[in-house]
Amino acid sequence: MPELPEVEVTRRSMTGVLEGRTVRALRVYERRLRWPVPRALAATLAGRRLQRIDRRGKYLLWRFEHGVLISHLGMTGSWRLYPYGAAPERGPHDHVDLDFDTALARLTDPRRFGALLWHRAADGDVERHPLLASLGVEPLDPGFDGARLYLATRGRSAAIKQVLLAGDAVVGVGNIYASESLFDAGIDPRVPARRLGPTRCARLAAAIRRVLAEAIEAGGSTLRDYASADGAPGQYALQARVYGRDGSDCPVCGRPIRRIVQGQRATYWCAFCQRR
DNA sequence: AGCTGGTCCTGATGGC
DNA sequence: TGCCATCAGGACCAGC
Repeated sequence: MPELPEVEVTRRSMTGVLEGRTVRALRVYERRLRWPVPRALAATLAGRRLQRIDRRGKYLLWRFEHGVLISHLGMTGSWRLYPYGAAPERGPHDHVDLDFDTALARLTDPRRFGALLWHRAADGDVERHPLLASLGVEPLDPGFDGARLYLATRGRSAAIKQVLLAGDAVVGVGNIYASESLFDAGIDPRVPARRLGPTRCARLAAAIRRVLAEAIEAGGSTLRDYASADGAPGQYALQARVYGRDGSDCPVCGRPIRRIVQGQRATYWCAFCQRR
C-alpha cells in the first residue's frame, strides 16, 4: 500500500545502491500504466548516470542531468531491487526493468494505476510539472505544523478525512494513515475541515507527523501486497490501531472500532475517543 | 459479488 | 449573472 511511508522506504532502500550508477538499459514490457510509458524512454535513459532519487508526496523523482524520471506506485505498485544478474524470471505484472550497471530495479504493478514519466530538464523545475504543481506541503518538512494545516483547511466544507486524502493541504496521507492520524489526534473524521480550530489543527499535524514517521521507522505497511524494495515486508499493519479493525476493541477505551464510508473509502474510528 | 491502497478528470454545486 | 474554488462521482485494473 504505497502511501508516503512505503514510498519513502522504497526510496531509501534504492537510493544508496543506485545513486551515481549508470543505466545500462530500460526495458518496458507493458507500457499501459496509468498513462502510457513514453516510447522514447529507453533511448532517453540508456547510458545516463542517476544523480539521486528524491520524493515529493508519493512520487519518486529519479534525477538525471538531462531530466527527471517520475514514478508513482498507484495502489499496487512496487519497485524491487536485485543485484546484477540475480533477478528472477519476469512475472506477469512486472512491467519495467530499469537495468543499472550494478543492479536491476523492477517495477511490478498488478492494477497498473502507477506511472512512469519523463520530465526534461529543458522544461524547467520538475516541481512545476502538472502532476506535482498543486501538491500540498510535505508532512515531514519543518514547514508543516498546526498553523499551516489551519490555513490550508479554511473554507473547506468537506470532511477532514477527505481533505487529508485530497493531497492539496498536505501530501502523502492515504486512506490508512488518514484513519490512524485522526485516531491519534482524537478528531472525528466526519468534521468539516473548516470547523477545526488552531488547537485541533496543531494536534492533527503532530499526529500526522508522528504516525508517518513511525510507519517509516517500521519499514512501511505490510497490508496486502506491499514489500519494500529489498523484499522485506513492512510491519506497520501490526501496529495499526484502527485501520481494518472494525468490531474489535479500541486500544484506548475498549469500545468497538467503527467502520464508515466517506467518499467511497472506508474510514475506521472510535466514536468515543474521537470527539475532542 | 463486493471489496481493496491513489488520484486525475469531469461536471455539479455553492460562495462572493 | 459570472467567475472561481471546491466537491462528488467515475474512471482506470487485478486479486481476493
